[in-house]
Amino acid sequence: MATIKDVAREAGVSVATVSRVLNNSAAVSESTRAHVREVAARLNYFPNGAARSLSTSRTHVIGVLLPDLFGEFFSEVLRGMDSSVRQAGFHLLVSSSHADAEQLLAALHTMRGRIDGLIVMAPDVDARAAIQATTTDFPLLLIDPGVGVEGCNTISIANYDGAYAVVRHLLGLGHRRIATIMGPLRNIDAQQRLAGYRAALRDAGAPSEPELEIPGDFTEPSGYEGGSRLCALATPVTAVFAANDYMAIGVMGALSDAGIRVPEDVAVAGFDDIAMSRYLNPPLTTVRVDPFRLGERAVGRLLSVDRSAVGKHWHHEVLPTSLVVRGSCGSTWGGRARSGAGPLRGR
Amino acid sequence: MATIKDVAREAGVSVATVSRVLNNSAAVSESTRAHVREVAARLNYFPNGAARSLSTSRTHVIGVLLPDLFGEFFSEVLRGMDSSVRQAGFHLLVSSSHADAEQLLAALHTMRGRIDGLIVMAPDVDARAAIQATTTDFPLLLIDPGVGVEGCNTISIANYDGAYAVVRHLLGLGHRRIATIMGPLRNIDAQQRLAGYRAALRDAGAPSEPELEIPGDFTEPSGYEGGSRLCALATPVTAVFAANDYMAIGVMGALSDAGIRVPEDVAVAGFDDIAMSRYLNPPLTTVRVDPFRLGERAVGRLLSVDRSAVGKHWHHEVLPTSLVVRGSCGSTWGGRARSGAGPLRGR
DNA sequence: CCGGTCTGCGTAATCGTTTTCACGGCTGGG
DNA sequence: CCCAGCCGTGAAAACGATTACGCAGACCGG
Repeated sequence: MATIKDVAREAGVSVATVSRVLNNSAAVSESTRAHVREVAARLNYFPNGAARSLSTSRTHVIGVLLPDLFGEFFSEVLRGMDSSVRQAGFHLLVSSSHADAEQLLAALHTMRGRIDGLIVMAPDVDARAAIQATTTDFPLLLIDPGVGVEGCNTISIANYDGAYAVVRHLLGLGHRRIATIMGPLRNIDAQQRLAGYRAALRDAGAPSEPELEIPGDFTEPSGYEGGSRLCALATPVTAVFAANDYMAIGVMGALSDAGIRVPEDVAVAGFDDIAMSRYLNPPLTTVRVDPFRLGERAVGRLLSVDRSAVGKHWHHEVLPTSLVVRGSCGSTWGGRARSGAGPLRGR
Repeated sequence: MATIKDVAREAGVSVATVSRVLNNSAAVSESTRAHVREVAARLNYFPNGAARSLSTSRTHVIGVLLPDLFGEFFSEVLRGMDSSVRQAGFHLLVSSSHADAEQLLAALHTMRGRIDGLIVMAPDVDARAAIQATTTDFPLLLIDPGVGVEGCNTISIANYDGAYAVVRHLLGLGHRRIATIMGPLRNIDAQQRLAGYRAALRDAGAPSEPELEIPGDFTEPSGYEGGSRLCALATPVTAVFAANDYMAIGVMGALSDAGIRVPEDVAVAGFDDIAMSRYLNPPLTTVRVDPFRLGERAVGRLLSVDRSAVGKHWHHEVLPTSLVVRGSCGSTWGGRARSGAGPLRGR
């Protein structure tokens, strides 16, 4: 592989001149400029990224630490990041599936010297603290960190507002006895959605009861399980708010298997507006979050951080959610509902 | 940030010794070893990746060039890659959304000196040729390149076999007049699936007719459109094979809107076995491909390549597909079918 | 007691860039 | 005619690691 020295030798100039030409960094006569360009192209020369990084201490790469890659949510976040990042001529260095703080830190350390900034989506609070302490030399942005993160840029989802809105919608339709299938309680999104659910009920003067708050773990089977438990309740409910769409699908399956009709007998709502929600039967009322935008904004924010101001100024941004009313709650059920954010696509 | 020099100075040894301790590379007395470790930990020192790469010309990063990131297919491929890569202590440098050969090459060039190997999923044939020509200094693996790629490692999906199997299944159920909704014809998967469809019909003595081969582009709306065209056919069909699941969903929507029942009036089958296929009503008969495994194998293969043998030995691997029979083709329809590869999960 | 091997460690070259500094030659103003 | 200030260029010092080489001292057999 050709190096800058080969180009310099071949072109009869110094390496400094070659560097200047390739970076448009200083005055070089038009003739040598053209000549160097020609030689570089002929030798098929491209600068070595590692060497360049070492010299400039900039890498044009931003690191991404994710808890996992399951489901279309992360996929969309990543797509948003990639879209944003490539406009700026950057790349994404991705590492996921970090169970604990130790693994997270290990991944972070091997990224040392390879990234200009870091985006972390860590549900684990300890890990976040550790990262925040270690990473003083480049910008850091936390996605969806919950509350109480100071000295650090964050961006999160309006989980509370979204849950509040969808439950209020159910209340508005006349439902009084509304259950929820909760997410895993360690998860910050799950906590906030639960809080929104409770607040909406309280504000309507119909406070939640413990037996209406059914555990779940964001998977479809746990939704099915929760749905089955609902069917066994002494006093039946008329509506269910599942903390995410996958669980809502499970609930609808359980109700269907028990011969209970949706939405005639029980209304169902979810959270996330995943692609398949509008193709269900009936289509699912849910809360839309825009994971693409989340990724896009995260990168945009990170790239705009002044490197010298790391740790001095920070900003917490909240990405709004919006209520999407479809057939599963009974208010607009009229057959095939195709409203949604873009067509299903893949491959 | 502490460098190796700081550690050396603080520990009263040379940088060489520090390096040796941290890499376990040569004989160092137990006492200095312990001392250096202690100092490094105290200064919170971690080696700079760029410098290390420059010195060793190994980066512990592999590059991934993708055409796009839409849909769960790519997300799963990426998850498989990540899972495989982190076992080996590597990271993934991702870049996607490359429309043409020029963009692809540009991304590749900025990766120069940053990666130890490259995985490319490029539907564009020209781009592949260009990459293959440029990239002689590290291992390259092509995903799903179609045919005629010599001198290069590849891994692909048994599209032809899968399509053949699903169409033969429909034939076995007694269907004779079977339509297909094709994918975009530039796409190699689409071509191979079409070929499998045709071969199965031909071998059954019921050759395809042009009016049964309906254009599509792998999106759900194009499937709906295709389904509508099917309804308008003079001689109706009794079965449809959509070249992917998203289009099959569209077809089922169109049939439903036209008052045609699935599977009673028309059988429907798809390809890919995306997560939502088994939650449709009726659940979709389809062909399973395992994108996670694809990503996993791709990385595994790449990491096992002997760097000195690049361009000398190569191997083409084909990942098998399997037929998944569910309700939409009428043979096993009996309510909620939950068979599938793992639960729906996300967040 | 002497030459050889082994152990532990330091010196310095190296990887491929960028960038500072200095140095000629040329220009233009006084 | 002289000198200050460009302009184009090259030499060399970073950047932060790894590693070939060499050099002391310990140890051992003859």
